[in-house]
Amino acid sequence: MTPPAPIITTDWLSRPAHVIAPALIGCTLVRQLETGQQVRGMIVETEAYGPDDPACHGYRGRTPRTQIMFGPAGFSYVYLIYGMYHCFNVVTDQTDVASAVLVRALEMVDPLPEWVPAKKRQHPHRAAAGPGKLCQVMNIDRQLSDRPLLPSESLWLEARSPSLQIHFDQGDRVLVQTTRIGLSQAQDVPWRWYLQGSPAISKP
DNA sequence: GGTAGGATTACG
DNA sequence: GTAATCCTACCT
Repeated sequence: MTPPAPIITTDWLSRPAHVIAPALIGCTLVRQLETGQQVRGMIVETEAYGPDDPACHGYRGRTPRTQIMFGPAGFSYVYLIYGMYHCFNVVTDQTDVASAVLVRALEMVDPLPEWVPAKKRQHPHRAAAGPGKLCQVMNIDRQLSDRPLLPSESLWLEARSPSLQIHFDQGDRVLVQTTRIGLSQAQDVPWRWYLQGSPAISKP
């Protein structure tokens, strides 16, 4: 019997995004369905966005959308991009510090939920390879934005298994640090992390 | 009130 | 390479 993984708390997330982003690799995102079923995926790719970061939505100050990033750690920040996809972020750091981690890819562990189209089921390990695809698989949209990441909200994070060894240079899985994807500003900031060799990496 | 551009994706 | 599609932020 393996003990249940601890739920990740606000305290743990109240550190800078560039610290949390690599620490979330190997952790699990869990979605509770009304049927009682749970959809789980291991986080394998993240990006950090912080204050003084021109690529961060909160960089130009508070707006109705970005104020979530200034709020306390442990809340969800979900936004619509290109009119058709959602991106899921975990708010990090102290209150009043604009900061979040974008979760870019999951390795799905359980059977995929029934709303995933048959075409995507053909490659289950790629079903959540990308921030938009991840939100489709987990049924995340803006209704789930600005909510605490807790089981009571049907969406939460669980800690990495102690048996999973992730290191920058060695171990079961190698952690790679590189630059972020799709930006027009701060393209050289190396705040993207991913698990080397994961089939779910959105852009290897 | 108008509009440029976007932390994306799938298809050709 | 490029279309799809709509919200946000910023301008007048």
